[in-house]
Amino acid sequence: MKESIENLLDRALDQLIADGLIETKPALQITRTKDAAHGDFTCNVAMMLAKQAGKPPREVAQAIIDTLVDALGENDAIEKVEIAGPGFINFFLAQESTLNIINDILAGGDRFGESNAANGEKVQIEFVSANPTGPLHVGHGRGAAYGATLASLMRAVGFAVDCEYYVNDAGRQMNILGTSVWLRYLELNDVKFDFPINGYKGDYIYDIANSLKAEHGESFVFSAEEVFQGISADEPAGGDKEKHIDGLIERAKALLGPDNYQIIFKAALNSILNDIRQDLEEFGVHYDCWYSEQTLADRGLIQKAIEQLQKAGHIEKRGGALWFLSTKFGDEKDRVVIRDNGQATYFASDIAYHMDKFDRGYQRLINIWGADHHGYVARVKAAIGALGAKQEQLDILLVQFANLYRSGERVQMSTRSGSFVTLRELREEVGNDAARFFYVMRKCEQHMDFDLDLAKSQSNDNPVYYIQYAHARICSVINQLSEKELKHDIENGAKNLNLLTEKHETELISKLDAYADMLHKAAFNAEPHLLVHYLRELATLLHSYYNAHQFINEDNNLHDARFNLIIATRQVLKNGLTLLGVSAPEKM
RNA sequence: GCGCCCGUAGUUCAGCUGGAUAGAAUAUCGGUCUCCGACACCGAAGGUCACAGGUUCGAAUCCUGUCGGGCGCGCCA
Repeated sequence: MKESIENLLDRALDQLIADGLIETKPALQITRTKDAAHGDFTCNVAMMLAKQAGKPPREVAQAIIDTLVDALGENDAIEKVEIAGPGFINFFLAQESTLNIINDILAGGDRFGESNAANGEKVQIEFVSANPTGPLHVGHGRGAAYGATLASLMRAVGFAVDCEYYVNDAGRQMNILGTSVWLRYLELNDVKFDFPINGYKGDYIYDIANSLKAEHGESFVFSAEEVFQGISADEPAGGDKEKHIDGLIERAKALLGPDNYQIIFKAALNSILNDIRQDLEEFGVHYDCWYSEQTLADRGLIQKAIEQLQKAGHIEKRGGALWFLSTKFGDEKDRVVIRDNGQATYFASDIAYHMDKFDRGYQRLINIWGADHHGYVARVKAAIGALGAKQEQLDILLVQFANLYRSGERVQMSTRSGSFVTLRELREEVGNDAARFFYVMRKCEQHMDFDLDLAKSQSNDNPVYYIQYAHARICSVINQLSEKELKHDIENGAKNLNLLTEKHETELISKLDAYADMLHKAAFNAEPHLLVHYLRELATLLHSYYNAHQFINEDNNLHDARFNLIIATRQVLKNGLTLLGVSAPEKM
């Protein structure tokens, strides 16, 4: 519909140019009206042209409409066109043309709303990618819900989306994890010492240590003297906690030997990674690929990436280190990729990782990061620019942290003290549906307050229940049919849609008609919250309609038409909830 | 100090590629169940769009500055 209005106006503007009234055409903006009194669609082009035409906007609008008269006569879908306000051109659609959406929805079923607007363009979305050093917490949850929902939305408009989790299974943090597990294992074997201040202290570390003990007995036991002799003091003893833990890592490797160290390291990694996978799977977040950072080094890709940058002249040696000249690509300072001790930096891995994404055939990348990583945006974009890609091929979306509130009080969290709320705890407390819904309720760059009491309340305050109830309510009405031994004839309903003339009905139909446009916008702008708001509005219209009119009606034609309408509404509610990863229950 | 994000009703948030009277939920107040699920509906009230300039037919929206909040500025990951 929007397209045909656009065509009409485009032809009208051509005519105005031919008449010499204007010289150039601005980009047409045709939008749905907010107020039904303004018709169905509106265009502001007359106001945009007022200046170059040298006439008041309303006169320009009149000139446009005058050239449209013939075309409008032939167009059955548009009932009338009006000039309103400062110079808006408002289009009022004929009832019949919007009624058809009901048939479209019933025919489309679960796939209604989908399109191929993106023509199957291949996209990779990388999200969560939390270090496998502990369970996911509620901060990761927002990225998970947002990424998974964005993937669904983009698939719905025709992108070929792959979801990926980058596993940081290399580097110092992982060694600290492995060493922490080993130390806890020693404790379980009655070795006495002070646990390092910088080690991982969560209960899950004990769990891993316990299974290690069960499987390997005392094979990894050493005395406290062997472990701590010559290690620089920890912070409470007046030393440097970083040096202390690094010393312990080296000691672990030396005492255990590479094979046994790997056994412990892998046990820790696999245990936590499996936990993360299971957690996300239960949350309805699915990945196509779990990409290991370690394999980048193993396959020589870090080397390859740096060589490629070197060949292109973007690497410089300063002191003993290799620097990537990222300032040439918009970064605020150059960055080290190989330290003077020969070790590659984390950033070097990141460069290789993104190079490999392009090598795997993705032309468009989306990274979803926590907002605390915004300082890395410029350098990663610089890197892909230096590798010969366009910076626009990578979108980095930043998700703000969510603050939890319980009983009106902010839930204090800190990783250091280990007092963070895990995603699993959140899911158990409020349920997957509410968690998925609440996380995407707000724009991602907006700080959000997550009200736990509201999320788990089964009341009218809770928007999840409000929408789900609209769906269940329609199911319930349909059940009434068989209980009352009544029927619904879809064919007859389709023939009698023109009986749906109540205000509640036209508003509902108009909202259904807006679904596909909304989906398109939500997907292309990466704004799942638009779908949340849409579903709430749709549910409101349904509830109002329900309270104002009886669907089961003595007039069979009206009865059938109304059932076509509410079944279509149920379908759209279900499709939308499904995209959000929220269930559409038939009873609650 | 520099950089990024944010500031809209008592509260939580939409609206931001400039458009009509700034919307919704919640809280508050008042109504609606002999009727398909009241987990709902109807109504009232609630605003210096942080502040000050600027751009123009028109600014919550764009620009500049100020104030306030969050985050980031390692040869860490």
